[in-house]
Amino acid sequence: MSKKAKGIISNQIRKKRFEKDEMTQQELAKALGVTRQTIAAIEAGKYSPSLEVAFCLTDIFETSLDELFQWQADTSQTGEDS
Amino acid sequence: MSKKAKGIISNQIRKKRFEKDEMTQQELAKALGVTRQTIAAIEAGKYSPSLEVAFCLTDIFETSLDELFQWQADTSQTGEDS
DNA sequence: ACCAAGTGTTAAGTATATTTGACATGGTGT
DNA sequence: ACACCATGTCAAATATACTTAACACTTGGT
Repeated sequence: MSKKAKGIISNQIRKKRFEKDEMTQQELAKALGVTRQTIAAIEAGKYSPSLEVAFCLTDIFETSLDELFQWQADTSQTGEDS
Repeated sequence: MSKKAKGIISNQIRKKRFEKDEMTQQELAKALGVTRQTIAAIEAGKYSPSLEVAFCLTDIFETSLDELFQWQADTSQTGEDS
């Protein structure tokens, strides 16, 4: 119950992938040095990537971390505080 | 040999911590919801944080990911390519 | 000399990210 | 109908981030 829940991270990867030459998950995965499943999972929001992978993505899409990832800070203070 | 080595990530956490009211590792850790050892390890460059922790940091220091973390892309193509 | 606070560091455990291998689905071309 | 490609998804294994608990060192205060 009420895990850590700091916030929600979303990303523009799928979007960027289409903008960038209709790139396929497979191709992106190869360019990144990860597997296709990893891309799929990240796009699906199952988990968010490591900083390393995140940075590689900015390299490929020629963008910035702050443009590629969005952070929705958590406001629901369910648990205990200070 | 020649692991994955995409690049090197450095950060301004320690710097920001002093700028921000001489904040201690302990305090930062608490504000972040992680342990003191985690802060120490990240500052020492033993590993880089998850995107979640990274975003929390930008929240606390009122800065951006791109200002807090630096990415030195790897140029030494030791292994095989395409 | 002592104590407390801040930091470095290490070992063993849990949690999460990522891999490998597999199977299912929808689309497109033959 | 069949093959091919892109994607969704799942289970089991490995890698990395993070925790808990402990000990060492330095600095400042008494």
